[in-house]
Amino acid sequence: MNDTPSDKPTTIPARLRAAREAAGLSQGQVAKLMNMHRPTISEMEAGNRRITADELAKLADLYDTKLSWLMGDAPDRAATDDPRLQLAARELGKLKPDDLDRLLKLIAAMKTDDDERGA
Amino acid sequence: MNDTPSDKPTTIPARLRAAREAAGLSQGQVAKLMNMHRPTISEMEAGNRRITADELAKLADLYDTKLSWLMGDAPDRAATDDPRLQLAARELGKLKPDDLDRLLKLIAAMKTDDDERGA
DNA sequence: CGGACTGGTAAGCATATCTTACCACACGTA
DNA sequence: TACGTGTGGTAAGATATGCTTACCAGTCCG
Repeated sequence: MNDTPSDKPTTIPARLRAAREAAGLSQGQVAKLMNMHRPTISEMEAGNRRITADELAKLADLYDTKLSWLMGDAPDRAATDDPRLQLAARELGKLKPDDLDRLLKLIAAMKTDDDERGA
Repeated sequence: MNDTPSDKPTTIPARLRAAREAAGLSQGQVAKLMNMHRPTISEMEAGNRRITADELAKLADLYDTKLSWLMGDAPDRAATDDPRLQLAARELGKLKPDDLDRLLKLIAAMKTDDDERGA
């Protein structure tokens, strides 16, 4: 789909644009879904317009993106550096509790294995 | 329908107030820390003023609260709520790339299994 | 070429926000 | 009691912001 490794937006507007494009939506589409006008979306992504909390919540839901990622900080909860980790964290939430438990044990086993080899 | 101490506030303004009080801060204190005026804080909590994304991020940091909670979290994709998921995400970052890839496939397999059984 | 899509931007108007000020209430103390 | 201090709520004018409409340029495809 989209493997452009060099890009990593830091500001909220930049992330909004990245998330929208990742969702495969045009500004016009988003505008209709949000009951807004196209220029509004454009200026939001250009950083010329403030984004309210409600708007960001809607957009995050629309783009299927985590709020904390759009806001730019969640450094203590999860390692968001690796896109695969983001995916993994999201997928983990959809698993059944039993599966999650099994997975956690598996992870622990893998880590032990790594340590024994000397990391 | 007032907010009794045991009830959780539902709207963003109500959560802002709850978070502020939980942090033991007065509106005046917050205003100074945010470089704003007291009435501004008051109207934010009263719901008479919109809260921008940046403001909410600052407030969340100030109140030591999760952004997702302030915004009325979406449990579907807010994987950060479950402590086990936080742990998992953190542990995932310590794995070797190969192990991570294998794990992702495993997760996908588990998800498929769940879907087949009917969610 | 003509048409439909994409996104960016300007101008004027409507609205929201800022700023200052004053208000009432509660608490602790001389 | 009366006072001072802290809390938070609210009003009014000035200002800043966002909204709405419109037009612009570039791209892609029939």
